[in-house]
Amino acid sequence: MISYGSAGMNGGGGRVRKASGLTLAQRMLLELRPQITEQRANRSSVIAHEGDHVSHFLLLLDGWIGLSKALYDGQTQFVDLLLPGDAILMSSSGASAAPFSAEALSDVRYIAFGEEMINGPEPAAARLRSHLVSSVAIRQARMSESLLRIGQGSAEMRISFALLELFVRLEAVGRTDGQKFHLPMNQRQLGQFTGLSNVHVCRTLRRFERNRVITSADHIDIEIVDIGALCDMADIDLDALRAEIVPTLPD
Amino acid sequence: MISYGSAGMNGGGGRVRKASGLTLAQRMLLELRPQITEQRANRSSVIAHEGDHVSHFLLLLDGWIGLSKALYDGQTQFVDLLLPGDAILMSSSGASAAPFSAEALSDVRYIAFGEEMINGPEPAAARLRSHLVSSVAIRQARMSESLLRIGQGSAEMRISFALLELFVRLEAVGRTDGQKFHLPMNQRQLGQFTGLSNVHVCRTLRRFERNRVITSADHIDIEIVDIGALCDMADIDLDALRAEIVPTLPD
DNA sequence: CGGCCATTTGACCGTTATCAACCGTAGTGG
DNA sequence: CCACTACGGTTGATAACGGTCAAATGGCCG
Repeated sequence: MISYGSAGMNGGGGRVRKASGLTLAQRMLLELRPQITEQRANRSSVIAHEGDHVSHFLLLLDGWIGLSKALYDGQTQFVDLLLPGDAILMSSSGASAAPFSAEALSDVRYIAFGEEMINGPEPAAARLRSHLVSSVAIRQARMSESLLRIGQGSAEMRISFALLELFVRLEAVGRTDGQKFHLPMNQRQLGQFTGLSNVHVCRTLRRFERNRVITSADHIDIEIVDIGALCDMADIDLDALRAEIVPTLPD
Repeated sequence: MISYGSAGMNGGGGRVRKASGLTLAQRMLLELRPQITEQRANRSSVIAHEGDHVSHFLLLLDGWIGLSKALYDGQTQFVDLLLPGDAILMSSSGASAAPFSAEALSDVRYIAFGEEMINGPEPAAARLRSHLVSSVAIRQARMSESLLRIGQGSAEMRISFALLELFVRLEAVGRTDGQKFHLPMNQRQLGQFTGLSNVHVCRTLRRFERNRVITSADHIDIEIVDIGALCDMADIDLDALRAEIVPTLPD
C-alpha cells in the first residue's frame, strides 16, 4: 500500500469529500496491478518530452506537473496543469508521439502505467478506464476555457481566471486553507500559462494586491481576499466553473 | 443504408486512402445500431448550446461545425472545428453539461447518438469506442497547438497555422483539390478561431496575398501558393503536424 | 434601385511586449 | 561575517502589435 503523505494543509473551506478521489483512483489501480510502484521527480525536471514516444498514462499523486508545448524559438505555453489526483494519457493509443512535455513544477510523486495495464475485463479496470476518460473530458473543458480567456480576454481576465481555476481545483482535492493556497510557479511560468510576459504578470498581480483582491507575503502562497471581484474580472460564476472543470467522482 | 453524398471535390493532392475513415466510423455505427438516422442542420444554426444537458456524441458526416465558447459580453472563441468524419463527445459521461456550443458553419449532415448506443460488448461497439477515444485525444492535441499559437504567437503565425491545420485535415479526408480548399468561414469567424479581430484577419490575409503566399478569388476558396513560406510563418513541419493532428485510422 | 452584409482601408489609441536597471533573498565560499 | 553570485520580482521608458472606430467599396438579393 502506498502511504499517502501528510502534505496537505486541509483547511476549512475545502470540499473534503472529494479529496478521496485521489486515493480512489490510486486504490483502484493498485488493487488491479499490485506490482506498480510509485515514482518521484524533482522540481524542474522534465518527466516526458514533447514528441517522445511514451506510451503510458500518468497518475499524479502529489505535487504539480505542467504540460507544455514550445515553439522552435523556445517560447513556451502551458497547455494544462496537473494537480494531485489528476491523470493523463500522454500519447494517444497507437503509434503516436506525446503532443506535449510534462515538467515537474514542484517535487512530485506519480505512477506511470501502460495501456495494457488497464484494458482487462476486470470491473476495477473498467472503472479505471472510465475515470481516465472522464479525466480527458474534464481536461478538454479546461482547455476550452483557457482558449476562450487567452483568445478573447485581457491580461486581467486571464490572471484572475487562472487563479480561480487553480483555487477551485485545489479546493476539490483538499489542498486549500480557507481562501489561501500554495502556488508553486514563478511569474514567468504564470505568464507561460496565461500567454503573458513575466513583466506583465507582475504588474497585474501587483495591481490585484493594491486593489485588495489578493494578498501574498512570499509570492508563492496566495490568499484570495475579494473572491467576488476576482470572479467579476474573470467573467465566471464560481459554481458553474466548479461543475465544469472539477471532476465529479462516482463515490 | 445511408447513402454517401458526392459532395467532394476529391482532387489530386489528397491522401485519399484516409478518406475511407469517414465511412468507416459511419459503417461501424450503422452496423451496430441500424435504427440510427442521419440528421441535418442549416448553416448558422446552433446544434447544441454551451451548458445544455445533451448527453450524446456527434459524428459529422458532411459540412463544418464550429465548437465555441462565449464570454458574457458575447465575445466568442472557437475551440475546435469539426470537419467531415470527426466525432465528438458533447458532454462528459455523467451528469455534466456541454462545455461548448456547436454551430453549423455550413449546411451539415450528422449522426447523434447516446452513450448507451455504444457501450455494449459487441466488437463493433469496442472499435467504435476506441475510435471515439482516439478522436478525443486528437482533439486534445489540436487544442494544445491552438493554445500555443494563440498564447505565444503573432497574428501572422496564428493565421498561417489555422490555414495549414485546415488544409492538412481536409487533405486527410479527401476534401482538397491540389493546394486549394473550401473555407466556409467569414473573417469574423476566422478571428474567433484565431483570437483576432475581423479587421486584423483581413489585413493579415491581404498581406499574405500581396506576398504571393495564398490566393483567393472569392474569399471562400483558398489556394496555398507558397506552402513553404506558410509553414515558416506558422513555425511548423508539415509532416509532424499531420502526424499530430490528423487521426491515424486502423484500416 | 435600395438595403444588407462582408470586406477593405485609414486613422488613432490602448494594451502589452521588450529592454534595462535596480532590489531583495538565498546560497556559496572565502 | 562578508563578498559574490544567481534568481526572481519590481519598476520605468519605449515601441510594436493589434483593437476600435469610421467610412468607403462591392457583391447579392428582394
